[in-house]
Amino acid sequence: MTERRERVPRKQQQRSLKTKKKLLDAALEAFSENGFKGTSTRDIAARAGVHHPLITYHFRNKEELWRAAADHVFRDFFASLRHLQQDMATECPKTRVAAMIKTYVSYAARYPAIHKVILQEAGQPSGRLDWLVDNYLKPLSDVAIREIADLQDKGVAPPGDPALLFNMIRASSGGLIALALELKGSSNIDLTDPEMVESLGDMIIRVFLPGIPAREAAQA
Amino acid sequence: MTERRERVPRKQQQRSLKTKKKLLDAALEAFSENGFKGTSTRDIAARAGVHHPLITYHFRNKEELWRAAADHVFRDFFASLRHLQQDMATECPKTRVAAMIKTYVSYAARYPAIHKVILQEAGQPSGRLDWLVDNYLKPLSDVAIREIADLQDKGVAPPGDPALLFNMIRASSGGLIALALELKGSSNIDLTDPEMVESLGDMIIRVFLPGIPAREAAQA
DNA sequence: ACCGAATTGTTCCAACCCGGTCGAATTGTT
DNA sequence: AACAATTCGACCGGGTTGGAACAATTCGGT
Repeated sequence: MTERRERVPRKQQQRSLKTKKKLLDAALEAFSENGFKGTSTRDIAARAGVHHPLITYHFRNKEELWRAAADHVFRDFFASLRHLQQDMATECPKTRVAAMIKTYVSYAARYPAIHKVILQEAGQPSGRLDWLVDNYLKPLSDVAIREIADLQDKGVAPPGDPALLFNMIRASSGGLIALALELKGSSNIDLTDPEMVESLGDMIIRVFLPGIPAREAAQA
Repeated sequence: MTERRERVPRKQQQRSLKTKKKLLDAALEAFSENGFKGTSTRDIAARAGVHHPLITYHFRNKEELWRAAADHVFRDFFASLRHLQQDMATECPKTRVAAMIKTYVSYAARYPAIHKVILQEAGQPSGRLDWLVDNYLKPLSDVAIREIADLQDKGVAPPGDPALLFNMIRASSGGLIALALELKGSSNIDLTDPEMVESLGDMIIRVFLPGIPAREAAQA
């Protein structure tokens, strides 16, 4: 009987999962700062406080580590979005989209890498960029554009190409946060201050969703 | 007499100036794609179609090349801005700011590096970022914020921190263009198409300067 | 308590690329 | 022709790269 149990894997995950997580976080940070090419596995290991051959052990190589790290943030963020969608299912479209924007802004403030990594890869064509687009960015864009077009019909969002509008919102949130260090010096904006992040979110909603939903407006 | 002429320099600048320009352009492109650390002088020389020791000859080293390249674009862009200011001196504020935005959008479309370089340096503190801020970004921010605050008083721009508004405009223009490669795949937006760039500029003005100047409004 | 797999630590490598130097050749100006 | 400005080609010492190999340790299952 016991000889049939060859397949059962060990557990032994406490330590392992921890270092894996540390590596993922460190990798994301490093890749977002210096790009894929500009980041060394040794740098990542150092940030994680771990010996660098562990990268080869837990992930096969640098490329797979990148993919795992990217997958980590995006999967997590998408999960937040889905939960929000459920909670907001009954709300009016403007409120729902506004909540999504707020979610993204605060998420990007905590993990600036979610935007920076895209920026790094958008610098030049790469399989990694294609992967990001196919797995996360295109799907997100598709639903967001529908949502925004709807808000335009209702007179909440300004007219024009909804795809452009969506990406302007992205750039105003993530793109601004990616410039945090510069904004501190050039415009005295401190995006490490939660209040400032809050008011950035408010401003984005005020600017991009200035109207009042048609139905509510009609009722008034 | 002739022995006093030790100081007279030769001419010989045609070729030299050309390779210098080629190096500056190539350097800017490379630095904006891979960051300072991630860019090698050999890569720059290759892009310029030039042998890499010429970098040491024309500029002292990599760092000085970066500074010269950055100075090149920003000085040029600031010159465009100044000329625009002169031409638009008599126009109403909204028209003037709208023209400035259009100028920036089309400039960033032609030289995406003007935004990308900032993004790269904003990744982590560096003397280069400080240099950018002190020499160009802070001065620009100062005048732009005044201009925008004025438009807010006139009811043209939405209320809120003018500094935030200014940088949202920057991010919506330069930041979007920095994502060009991604936008093509995720949202089918082709920012190499001049028409698309044009409509991006229009959209930015429509979104960020939606009001009608108080004076003209009163006359109507 | 102990076995053995899972994980981590140590060491090393061969290759490559780095920024920069140097002297010889070439070019263009005078 | 003379001579300086520029370009070329070869080269350097050094540092870093991603990855492999193997020993040491940890720890879950029994």
